[in-house]
Amino acid sequence: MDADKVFRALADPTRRKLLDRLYARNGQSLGELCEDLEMARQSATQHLGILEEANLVSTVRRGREKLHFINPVSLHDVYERWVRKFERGRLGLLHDLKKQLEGE
Amino acid sequence: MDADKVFRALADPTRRKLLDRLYARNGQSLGELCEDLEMARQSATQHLGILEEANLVSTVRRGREKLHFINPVSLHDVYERWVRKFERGRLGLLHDLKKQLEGE
DNA sequence: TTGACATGCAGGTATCTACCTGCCAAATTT
DNA sequence: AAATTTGGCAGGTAGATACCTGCATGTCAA
Repeated sequence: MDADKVFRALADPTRRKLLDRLYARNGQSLGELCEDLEMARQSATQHLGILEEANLVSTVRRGREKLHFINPVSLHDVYERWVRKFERGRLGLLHDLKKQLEGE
Repeated sequence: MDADKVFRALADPTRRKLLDRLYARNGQSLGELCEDLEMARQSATQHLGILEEANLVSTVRRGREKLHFINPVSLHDVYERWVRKFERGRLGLLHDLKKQLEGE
């Protein structure tokens, strides 16, 4: 897994919106995904390319269409490596912060 | 919570490194955090500013030093809004993908 | 086979980002 | 008080990023 690609891919609101829309209905074509994005098709293509590069989305061609599917593997890896770690230490970290804000 | 700020903050490898270093030892000063970052102090200041803007780091001044603490609240919010959602649907999403790769 | 439809490719531009250098202010130490 | 340490502020630059337009290719349907 390339954590950098995944984080960078998630850093853009349009791409997060695309993931949300795919979550709502998986397997949409490029045209469908573009519909209410308020940007040119080319821009959406670029965004989807970045999501694909990060392995957050996988595609399948069907005739002249390209169908997009969420690939949850990368996201799960990020969770394992990043979120769980901080989640485990969460209460301790909050304690450090609170203690310091109170003036030691 | 401003999801956009949080994701953008996490998108840079230097900033993720800073979070890791703070996780290893919470409450470090700017100087300490700079030590083996191989970049000018000013650059690190900027990165820490972005982490602070995103509420991923909180700071306390002590004399001429500025101490940095991980603030796990934003990260937890991102987890709730983004990771858990996809985590819940994970097996279903994988199924969609697999089915399609096999040709329906 | 011809026209309509879905997507790909090339390139161009304005803004954002991650660095830098140089100088300044405040707190501590001697 | 003078020197040192710690951090802040201003501004400048190269490259990345997020858009765009225009044209080409492949697929389906009439």
